[in-house]
Amino acid sequence: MRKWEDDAADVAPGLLGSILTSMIGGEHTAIRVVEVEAYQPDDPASHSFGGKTRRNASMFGPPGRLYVYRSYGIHWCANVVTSPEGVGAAVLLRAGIPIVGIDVMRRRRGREADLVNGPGKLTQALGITGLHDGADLTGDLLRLELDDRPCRYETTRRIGISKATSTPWRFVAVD
DNA sequence: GTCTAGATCGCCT
DNA sequence: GGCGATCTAGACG
Repeated sequence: MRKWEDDAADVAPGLLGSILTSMIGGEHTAIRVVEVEAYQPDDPASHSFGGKTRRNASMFGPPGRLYVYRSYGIHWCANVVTSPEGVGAAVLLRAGIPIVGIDVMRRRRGREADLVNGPGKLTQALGITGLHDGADLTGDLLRLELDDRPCRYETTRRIGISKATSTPWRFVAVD
């Protein structure tokens, strides 16, 4: 098991290829993570920039937990907290490949395709909502299994933000 | 108390 | 490829 406490930009590529399992609602679903973005404490695009608040509290550790927030009033976005307590760093889970419970994901998503190819879609397919903010990722409800084998990936600029757009902290797995 | 921007998605042309 | 939907935290008065 890799350490959580490292730099988010350092940990992020290590999350590629890992398996995220959800037992939310008593239904078993799992995906392979193929796209992530790192957000750092000193990063203007990060929610933790400017200090701890009620919304981003779970982003300030302890590590190995989930930070969930609502985006554009409609979608949920899930992050893996990577920082020790008191520090705000996390890795946004942007996309994955369905592994287990594809029929469940289709039902939750209300469509056949495009099940987990975006942050909001990922949370919907796995049943993740604001209720799971702060959830332990080594627990029974949610579990993130890291893949020991190194994964080939590309590094690009982040998407959908208006600040620090040139920082190359988006990581996409390549086959 | 009121205002505003936002780490997006899905439908429309 | 463009645009409207829809809600919450944070900033300001």
